Amino acid sequence: MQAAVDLARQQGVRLTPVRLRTLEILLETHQAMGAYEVLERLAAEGFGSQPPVAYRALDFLVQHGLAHRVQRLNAFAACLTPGHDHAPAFLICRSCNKVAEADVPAIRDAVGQAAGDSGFSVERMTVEVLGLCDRCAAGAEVRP
Amino acid sequence: MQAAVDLARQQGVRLTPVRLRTLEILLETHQAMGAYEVLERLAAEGFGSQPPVAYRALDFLVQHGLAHRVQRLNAFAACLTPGHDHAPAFLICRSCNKVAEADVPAIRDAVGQAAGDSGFSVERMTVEVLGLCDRCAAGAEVRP
DNA sequence: ACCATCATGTTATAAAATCACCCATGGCAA
DNA sequence: TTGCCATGGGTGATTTTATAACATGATGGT
Repeated sequence: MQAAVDLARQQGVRLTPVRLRTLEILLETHQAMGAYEVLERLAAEGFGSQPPVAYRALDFLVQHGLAHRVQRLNAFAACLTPGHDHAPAFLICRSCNKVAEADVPAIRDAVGQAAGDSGFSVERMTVEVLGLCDRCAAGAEVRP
Repeated sequence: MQAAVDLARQQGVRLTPVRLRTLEILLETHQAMGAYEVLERLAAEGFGSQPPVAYRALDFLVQHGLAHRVQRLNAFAACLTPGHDHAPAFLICRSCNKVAEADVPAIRDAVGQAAGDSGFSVERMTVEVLGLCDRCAAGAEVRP
């Protein structure tokens, strides 16, 4: 969290109240949150209540590497290692909906090579894995 | 294409007219198509004109490995190597919007191992790479 | 022929995302 | 100071994507 603030200052970008609060909200849970869910929270705290408010803040965070978008869930999650310039893989538990961020450098290499062979130049990469986390695999396969 | 028909017969599933036509539509282009775009085509050919018609056909194709969903584009693309039980990576050109399917077994291994280490059991995996295809990188970086 | 099952069609609605416009702030140059 | 303009935020409306719920029709086994 503090890392994020530092990083923003360092990059010379403005981590305004809405943006900061949005990041905090994401950090409060390890589950990915939908934009409208975030919006609800923001609105309850006196910020704007229309979709663009949430989308703009979230887009900003993603743009600056402070959060990630989880395509499969149409949701967002705070980045756990900001500033690390990573191509993380997301481990999405289909039972409890928690999202873990795994850094798997080998993926980047493998994809880079496969793409390079066909002349494709890689810019961004998303890896999302659906399955069961250890807790859910072990016991109650239910959503909390 | 013929492969798909064979595969369906072999699996004992019904490749009905809508489903077959949907697959053909996807195969006619190498670009991923949105559900509503497919729906338009289907409707113009006398099939139903409401969203569920397209979504059901597309879901069926995805379910049976004859097509893939490209999350990043909210779109669908025909599978080029059906029956191959693969976890393909998609190379999405942000200029011409074409989608190439690359089989990169190393990814599966790397992710499987990283996930296994944390007790996560993998069920499905999607890898999507955004960038420029060779043609677009070379010349006109414009959408057709 | 009968029934269970699967497939299709339709209406309606939900969920996710974007557009277009306006106003406030805050830095900066004249 | 004043005027300007770039950036960010607020709001209403709309577009795009996806599903729910229900009725009808086809298919295949017995």
